Amino acid sequence: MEMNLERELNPQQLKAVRQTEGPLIIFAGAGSGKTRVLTYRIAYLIDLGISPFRIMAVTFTNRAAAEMRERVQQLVGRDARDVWVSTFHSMAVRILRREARYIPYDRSFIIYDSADQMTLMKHCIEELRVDDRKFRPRGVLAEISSIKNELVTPKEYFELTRNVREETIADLYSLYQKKLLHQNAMDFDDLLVQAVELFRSEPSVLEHYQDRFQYIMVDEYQDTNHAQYVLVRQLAGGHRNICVVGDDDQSIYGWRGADIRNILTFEKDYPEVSEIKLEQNYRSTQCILTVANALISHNSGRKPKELWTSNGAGDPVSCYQSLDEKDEARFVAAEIRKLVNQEDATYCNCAVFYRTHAQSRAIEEEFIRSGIPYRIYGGVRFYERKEIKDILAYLRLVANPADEVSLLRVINEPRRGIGDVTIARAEEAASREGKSLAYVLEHPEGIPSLGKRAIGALNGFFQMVNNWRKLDGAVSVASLVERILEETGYLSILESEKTVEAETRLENLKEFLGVAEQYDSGGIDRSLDGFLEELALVTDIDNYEPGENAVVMMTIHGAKGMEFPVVFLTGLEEGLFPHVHALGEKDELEEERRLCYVGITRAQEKLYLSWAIRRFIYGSSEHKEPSRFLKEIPQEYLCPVVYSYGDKSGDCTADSRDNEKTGHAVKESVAGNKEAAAVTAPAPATFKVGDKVEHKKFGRGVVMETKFGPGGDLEIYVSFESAGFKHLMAKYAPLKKV
DNA sequence: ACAAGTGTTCTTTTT
DNA sequence: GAACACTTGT
Repeated sequence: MEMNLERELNPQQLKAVRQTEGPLIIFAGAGSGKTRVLTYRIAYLIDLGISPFRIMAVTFTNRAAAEMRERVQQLVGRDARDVWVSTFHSMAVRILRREARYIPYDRSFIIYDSADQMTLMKHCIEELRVDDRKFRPRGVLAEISSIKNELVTPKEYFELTRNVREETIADLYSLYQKKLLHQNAMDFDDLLVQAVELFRSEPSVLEHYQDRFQYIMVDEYQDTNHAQYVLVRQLAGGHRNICVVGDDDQSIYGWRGADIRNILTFEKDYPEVSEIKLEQNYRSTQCILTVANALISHNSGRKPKELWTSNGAGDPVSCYQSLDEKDEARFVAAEIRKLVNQEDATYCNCAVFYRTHAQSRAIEEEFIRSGIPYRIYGGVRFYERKEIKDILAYLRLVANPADEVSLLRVINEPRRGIGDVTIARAEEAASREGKSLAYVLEHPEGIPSLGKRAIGALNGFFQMVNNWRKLDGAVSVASLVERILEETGYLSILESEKTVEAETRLENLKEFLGVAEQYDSGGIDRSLDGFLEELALVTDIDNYEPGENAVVMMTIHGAKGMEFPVVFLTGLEEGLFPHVHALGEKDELEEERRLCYVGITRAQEKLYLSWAIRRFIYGSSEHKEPSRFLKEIPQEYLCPVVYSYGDKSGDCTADSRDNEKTGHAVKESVAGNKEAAAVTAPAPATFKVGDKVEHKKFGRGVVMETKFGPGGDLEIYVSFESAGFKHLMAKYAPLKKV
């Protein structure tokens, strides 16, 4: 392996790579080459002769893990496969399955997502006859989650309760855990809690892992919660070669239990720690960094540091005051078009960030109107769609007969005559006889006062399910999916509906089938359990495809760890960003400020900040004040933008004026805008139904449908051989006829 | 048992 | 505004 470390790294980075022994904390400012350091460090260790088996790197997101794995592989080749690079959660799952004999759950435990948790908690609230107005599933789950993140068991929590409310929470917590265990299911928090508990109760198991992992690295350390912190401390307890990388200014998951003190007090836990600061930024222009530094300096209790760059000043940061969210969207769209047409930007160079998903709508509508290709990440997620959750529930029920949440979800979906009354009677019988609900339902003859129809329906249902269970292992996951969809009538019911909604659902199911096929072809041991596990830990943001030529839209949380040449940070208004919820608390306000800082520091070359005087939100139009974050940035660093309409087709352009201290600019109209006139779209290729086409990324496919969209542009629906069904804009898609 | 209609509530971020 | 829960009618 040839690595010229001196040439590839700056002195601080080099030091961080070479300091392999003992605890090390790296304060890595945004864009300071943190991933570079981590990957080179792993490569360097392997180069020193350390076995890749003995190196572990932990990240927060699958995306970060995948990126790191890939980059390590580029450096060291196939040795990279033996390094444990994973998220906290997948690492925990891996250990828990391997050591399942020591934990109270069966090896094949399943992972409940937030919707499953919600369902389960509703059952708990019902069962305990708790006032469901005072105790909403959402809130209760949030409280329980933070209790769990503090590694407090139901029993311990009960000792700590100081009022009736907390006692009720304790009861619910206890019941909730009991039900989870009963159904052989863990929620996300349990994965961490159980791993810690395993290591506490089985010192020999812990010793094994401590011994094995000679070098441990943790990314985004500022986002660790207490459970994760303890887990890391346990694992690193042997060799103490623990390297954590983080930036206290980028801690944005406090609401999820992340404890910023973990990074600030690392020195206390490891007195022999070395500390390295990475302050040189390789990502952004100085103008962008100046704004970022100015903003974040308003936070207290941070490690003092200041980012700098040798990238040059760059363009000033623009600030646009819009009339409302539609105007803001038009501005963003117009500016993107200008950049794409006049400068060498591409759509995928541009990203639009917002505080809440709800804000994406206005921007999306404008993008559709003006034919700008875009892709929204997060929001209503693929795996949270009803039809996807349904088929997943079927699969989970096949894999795990004890999974009551899944059972209840699909037992009458599609409708087969097993209604609430039947379920209620079964529940009654189950608790009376001390049997599980699943068992009672499968043997309905024992339930008193149940009609013949219901018994028949139940028997039919379980016959189907048991049939699939026999197939499990014998056939591929994809064909199991197909059979379930057909035999339940799920497909035919959707097909007969003939509504747009049903269409979309069918498309989604087709896409899901594609996911299953992809899994099936992925190698050996393609079990259903493995498939479900893979899906349990993915999120849509993980599916970010950098190659796709579309503007990226996402929340700022989703943008962490990414970078884009052009960034629009929208909705900078009091009550929205910072969010109302954070206005009172100082800590929360500082977290919002860090969030804003994260957004700003994603930008490489151009940064636009925007806000709206009025915004349509929660069903009504509200007057808004500019965000305090805008005011905290010295006005001379911001360049107000004047935005002028061209003709009504939406062609327009934005002008930046140098540092006019006029506050925010006023919209003005310019007739016969030259720039706008110069902007003409390339002659759109024509496609018709049945055309065979080839897409740069998706490969070969057939045009299934064509139509003209609201902007008058040709939109086509293509069914690709491998990539499935896609909706494309003929104008922009890298598509040609074959 | 189910569909349609009515009322109600709550609006953040996600492994 | 929209998702959700609850009620009523068939």
